[in-house]
Amino acid sequence: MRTFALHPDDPGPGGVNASVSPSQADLADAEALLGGLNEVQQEAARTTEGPVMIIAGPGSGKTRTLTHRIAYLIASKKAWPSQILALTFTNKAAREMRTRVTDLVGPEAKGMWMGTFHSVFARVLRREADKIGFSRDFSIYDTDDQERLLRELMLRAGIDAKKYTPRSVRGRISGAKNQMITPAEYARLASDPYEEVVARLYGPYNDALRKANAMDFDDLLAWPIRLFEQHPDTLKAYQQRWRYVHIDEYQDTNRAQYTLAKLLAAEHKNLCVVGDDAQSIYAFRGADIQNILSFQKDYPNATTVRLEQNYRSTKRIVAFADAIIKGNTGQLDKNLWTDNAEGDPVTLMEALSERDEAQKVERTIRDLHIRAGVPWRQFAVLYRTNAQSRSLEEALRRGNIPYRMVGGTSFYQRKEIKDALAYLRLAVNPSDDASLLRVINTPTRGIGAKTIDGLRRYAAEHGLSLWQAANEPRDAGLPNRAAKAVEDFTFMVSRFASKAASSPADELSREFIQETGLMQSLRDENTPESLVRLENVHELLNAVAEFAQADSDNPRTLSEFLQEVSLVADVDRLADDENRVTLMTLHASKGLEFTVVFVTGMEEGLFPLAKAAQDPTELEEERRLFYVGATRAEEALYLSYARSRYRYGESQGAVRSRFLDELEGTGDLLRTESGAAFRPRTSRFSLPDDGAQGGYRVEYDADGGYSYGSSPAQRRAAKSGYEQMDPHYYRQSLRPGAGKGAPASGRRVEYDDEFSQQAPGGRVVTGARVVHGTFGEGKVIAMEGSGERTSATVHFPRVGQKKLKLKFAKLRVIG
DNA sequence: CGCCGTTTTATTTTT
DNA sequence: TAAAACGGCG
Repeated sequence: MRTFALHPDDPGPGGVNASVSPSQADLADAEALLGGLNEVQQEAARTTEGPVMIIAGPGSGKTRTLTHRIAYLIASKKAWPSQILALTFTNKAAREMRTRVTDLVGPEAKGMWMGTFHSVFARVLRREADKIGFSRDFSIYDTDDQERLLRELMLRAGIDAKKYTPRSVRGRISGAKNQMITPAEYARLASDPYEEVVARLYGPYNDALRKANAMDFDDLLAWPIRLFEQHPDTLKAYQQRWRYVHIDEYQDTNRAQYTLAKLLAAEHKNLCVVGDDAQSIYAFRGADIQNILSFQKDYPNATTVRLEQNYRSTKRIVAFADAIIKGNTGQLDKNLWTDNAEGDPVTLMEALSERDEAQKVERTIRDLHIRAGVPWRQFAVLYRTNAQSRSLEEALRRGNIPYRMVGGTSFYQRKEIKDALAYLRLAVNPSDDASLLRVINTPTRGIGAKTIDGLRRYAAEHGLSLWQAANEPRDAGLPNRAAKAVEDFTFMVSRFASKAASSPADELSREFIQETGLMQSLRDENTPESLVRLENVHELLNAVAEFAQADSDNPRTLSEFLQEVSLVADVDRLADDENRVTLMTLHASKGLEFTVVFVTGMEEGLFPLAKAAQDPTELEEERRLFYVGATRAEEALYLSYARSRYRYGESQGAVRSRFLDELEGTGDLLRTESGAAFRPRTSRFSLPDDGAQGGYRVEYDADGGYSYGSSPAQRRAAKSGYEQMDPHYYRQSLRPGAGKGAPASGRRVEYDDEFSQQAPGGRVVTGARVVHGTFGEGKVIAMEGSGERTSATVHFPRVGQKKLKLKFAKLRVIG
């Protein structure tokens, strides 16, 4: 009978440092656990000394391998469960891994630390909060809260929030934090007016967070690093505790995560990372693909194992995915193969409109469900942007097909839920300014903009938090009526704040939310929507109760609940027991698999997004996203695009994605609905018959621009496609008379007046080629504003992108 | 201060 | 299109 640690924090005799030594019998036991793995996977699981990198293609059983490796460690007594740390990409993945390991080695394995970087280090910070001057009840700020706080700071600093939006400032600060750039460094590096403004806000923003006893997502990684730097003894303790560190989806780690991994593994050097560079899709969030590419440089004695056998998909799907990723350069060497059946070709569906596309998806799902008996839960419909979900939802609802949606306006993103959560956070942490601002007048209680302004001024003058200012409304010089309203508010919050630590979480929440009038105001509104919202608030309160009572011996606090829900991703909430079709973004689909997968919206400007198409690096990331989507499918993969799609409430023509036309050698891999073999490039873009066969490769020109095609022949071919196609083509309305009642004479329809402007030589519209006096020739990549304020973003091969006001810039249109 | 009608503006992806 | 921001009035 094996014995393992009974308590997460006490791994058996001797405490955290307890050494464990395998006996022959233990090793034999452990070995037996590897039976279900193939040889390469076994090798990966068995290599437990030193750094290990597992390069794992999609569907190669990497989670399975990691699970067995951890079970192996425990069974062989190389480590106590609590000496194992596993960092996954989603909490769901962690949950599943924990369950599987527990299945393998028994319930004693519970003490493993598993979760996302963010949730694991939030837990660490909770324990060590006092060391860095926080209280353990710190709030966790999402993007909304961050922007609210920034807006506040910009107001105080007199910065124009129109020109420098809190959203983009937030993005820049987040980027800086991910790169571990301090406010001082940032200020030093700032090289343009925009960065100067960000530099002015970055420091105060951090100070404000600290004053509010709050952390943003990036802080959850940045603070542990600072903690470890300032307290080497603390670092040492964690280094010794975690004898084995595992990181899944390593290709999606950022600089801070990389640093944390390095710090933690410094003692035992048992760092095992798993990932696939071809599936790196989070660069926009600071993920650095370099982390996995240079793992061997960072850890010269690392063992590298490649899992190249795919267990998930048919031969055709694997080959198709391979054809996708071939469009990229510089992937790690991998040779994916599978023993699975040949399978059916991938099907490409063309639709007239997004509605039509959704209908085709719906019909196909129904058909496969009825004729092939595929259960609803085995279907996934993927898309690039959340906005696309609407038409799909409508079609499924019309067809009475049960579905669930991941992301979008998920439960914890809804206004009423965020409001309720803000109240609860305020009870736990009254200095939380962002939460206070959110709810001080929700529902309305006579505290308007002017009153808040007064509090803000008073707080700034005396260096107080808004909460502190709100506690002295009369000193703040508020008129009687307003002061009374503020007093009522602070009195109510204080009453619950004083009980927050002692009362049971569910009871406190219920009473508090009741008291705030939030529910009453929804009830009074009495519209179908408001009643749904009311129901949502009830559901939240139930969730609190469920959380608090999950462990009856050890009821969890409201503060823990709040921190946990801030870190729940949408996929985490994906319940597997529901038999429904899944709708989600391509990003959210990572790590999942379905029998039948639809990748919708395969259109230029959408997938790849217009902005990404301008930049080779971003374009490659989009391509990897396509790769991720395609490799979710086990047996059938459908791609679809619509020839027109609503954008800004107007129907716009669309061209199918270059990702389709660049595919090579897909003869028997890709078919149209009718069963005909797919022919890259339609007649509209038909090529001169010069034998150019290749797909479009994005390449840098000597002048820093880029173009499609590598040989002159290919270049010419490509030009006849995207480069030289009618730049206005995709602006046409396919519905004659749509928009402004423009006459539909032939193919060329009037262009959208709002975004274009007359100039010598023609109209300036997106896609047009123009000449500028100083910058030379360039291409319009975006238009914005109207009338006098119309401006064009133009890409000049020599000088890069410039945003020009048409009123001033003299542009001549040449094509 | 708060309501309501009108105008403007925005669409990546997310822990 | 739809959500947010704006502006005028009671």
